[in-house]
Amino acid sequence: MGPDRVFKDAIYEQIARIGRAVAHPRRLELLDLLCQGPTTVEALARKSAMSVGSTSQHLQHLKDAHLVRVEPRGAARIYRLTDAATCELFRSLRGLAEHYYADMRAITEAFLRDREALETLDVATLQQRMDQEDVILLDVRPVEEYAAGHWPGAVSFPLDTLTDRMAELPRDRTVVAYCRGPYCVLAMHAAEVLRQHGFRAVRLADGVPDWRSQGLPIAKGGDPR
Amino acid sequence: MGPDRVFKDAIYEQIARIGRAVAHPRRLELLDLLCQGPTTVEALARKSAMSVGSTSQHLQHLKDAHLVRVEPRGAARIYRLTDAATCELFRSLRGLAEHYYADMRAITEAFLRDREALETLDVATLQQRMDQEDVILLDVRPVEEYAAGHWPGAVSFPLDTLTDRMAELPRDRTVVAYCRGPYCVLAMHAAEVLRQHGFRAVRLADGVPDWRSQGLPIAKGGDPR
DNA sequence: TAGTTATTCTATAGAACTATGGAATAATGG
DNA sequence: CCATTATTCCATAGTTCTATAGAATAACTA
Repeated sequence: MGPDRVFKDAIYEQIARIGRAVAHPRRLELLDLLCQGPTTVEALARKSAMSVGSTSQHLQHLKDAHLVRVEPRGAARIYRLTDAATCELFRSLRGLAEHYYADMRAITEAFLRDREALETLDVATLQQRMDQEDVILLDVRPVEEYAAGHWPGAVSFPLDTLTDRMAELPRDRTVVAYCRGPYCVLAMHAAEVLRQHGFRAVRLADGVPDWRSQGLPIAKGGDPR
Repeated sequence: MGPDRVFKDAIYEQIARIGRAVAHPRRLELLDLLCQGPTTVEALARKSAMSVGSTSQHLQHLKDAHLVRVEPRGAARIYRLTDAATCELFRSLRGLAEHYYADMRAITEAFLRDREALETLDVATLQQRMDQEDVILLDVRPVEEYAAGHWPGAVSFPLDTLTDRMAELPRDRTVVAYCRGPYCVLAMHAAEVLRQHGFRAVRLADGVPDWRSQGLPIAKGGDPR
């Protein structure tokens, strides 16, 4: 094998490191979750319904490929994406899948149809209606994800507190719920439950990583209320 | 397993189809070659030093992932990238590898150092010097890649004809050679050989896909001479 | 210091992927 | 219609990857 081939093999092997890292659905799910902000192995395992061991192992793969980095915080370790490029990689792969595979649309539409929650808002319409004050925007992700970054003006309203706190919500305005992004089920379920209780509720398909990618402003920190 | 998980698994599985397609160095090499233009299995096998069977099999993977499409031309089949997004995917992964892995740079520099061909031109400098007419630009890829798209004004000068046609080249101008892109060895070897014969020769790191991605004009068809 | 918690490491079995060579297929040319 | 050319299909053996459960580690806490 000549030096040319050794060189080419070495180069393509480097590129393939990234490919292998994103070749497994569970690791893609972890990247998706990490786009929402830094977090622990335990939280990732819980949110992705994986065992802690398996989650840790997948995170090692991602770390070996330099897609995530880790730093200790007390006894725990905080995992985070290496930089914005990692989140863009995930978004770009997701976009390509939407572009190439009709299945992506079909799967989502079937899921939404089952929950009578097909109505989905886009960001432009939302901004317009936010200005008119006839909507209230709920961030239905867990609080720590809200704290790591949220739509300015959105109220933290985690899905698992929705039933208890429903009395807080106005019945004369449209309730818009968002979560992690177009394939996250939290906002879909929130809209479904709210509709069943007589609210005007829709979900917003995009999430913080999408807005960040578009250069829109993102608020950080706790719920101001 | 609830319907949420079924849904999530289905979505991430779709995205992972792309990941798996780009998880193997040989398939990345095929994508790189296909960025130069449509071609046959046999040509891809030759250029990548793979067996035809193995090449065909990898192309099936890429086709299953919708990254390439195929159409018959006589007895042969012409493979091509599905669309520009596929080439951008490859370029984006290559860019991330450059971004994340110092090895990429180290590997390339070591290879170039061995051939005393470290000097590399960028596109801006090239355009400037092209205007001043003190350079001649050679496209050292195989003719069919030149025909599929080349820098306007570049002369088709395939590497394997270089020694025979060297007399055609001017000794009072700088000879700039380009090929498929930053990790293609053709231009490196061309510059090396030309220097050994006393020419002022440098390589241009970028290639047609890079210029196309930047929106620069690309000429098509045969060599006008 | 001992116990607790969070995480990684290790071993293993099973699944998925890859390379190879030869047979099968399909279109073309004489 | 046969031979040729180009490619895919198939079976196989070898390799790599994944999930799992339990042991090991390392940092806090009482």
